[in-house]
Amino acid sequence: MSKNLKLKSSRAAKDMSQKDLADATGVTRQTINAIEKGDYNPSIKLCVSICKVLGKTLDQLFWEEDEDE
Amino acid sequence: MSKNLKLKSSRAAKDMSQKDLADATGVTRQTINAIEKGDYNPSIKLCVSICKVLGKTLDQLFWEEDEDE
DNA sequence: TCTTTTTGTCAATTATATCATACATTTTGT
DNA sequence: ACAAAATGTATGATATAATTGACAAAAAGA
Repeated sequence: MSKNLKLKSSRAAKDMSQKDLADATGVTRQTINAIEKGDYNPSIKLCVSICKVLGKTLDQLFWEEDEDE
Repeated sequence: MSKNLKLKSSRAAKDMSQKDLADATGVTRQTINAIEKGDYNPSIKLCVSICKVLGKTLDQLFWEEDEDE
């Protein structure tokens, strides 16, 4: 998987640390870190939760036009 | 969790069975069934895969305005 | 009506997302 | 320079997504 820079920058735009976002979404800091890094394939529920905290939609943060998988 | 009727109807609109969609996305029929029924909290990767097969976006199929979790 | 397909569901197993704890490095603030 | 915060990683444990196999009921086609 590839890094999620859209997530990283959206979080930065809200001036939130990984821990802030983790607390706001009810997961651990390591989970947010792994998602940004591209190590995890998060659940849709967590993605929606992250989107709502950051004021973005799923398409804005988690849609990748050129995916191979 | 609640049923995903948007997924169910989008699949029907493409005249695909649960098995058809399962084959197209590389998972089993039971997995598609569980997602439509709301038993599973699928991964974002699988959601994207489903969206691409059905010609929809994440927001169209997996965004729920009123979520409690 | 009969046959086939589709759906719903169950149990056991496997794969993996996430947690909890911990530590090193980098960045930020003073 | 120093202290504090933030990030990057690593490990073992746990929860659950997903698999495989199977069977019954419902829907669709002949």
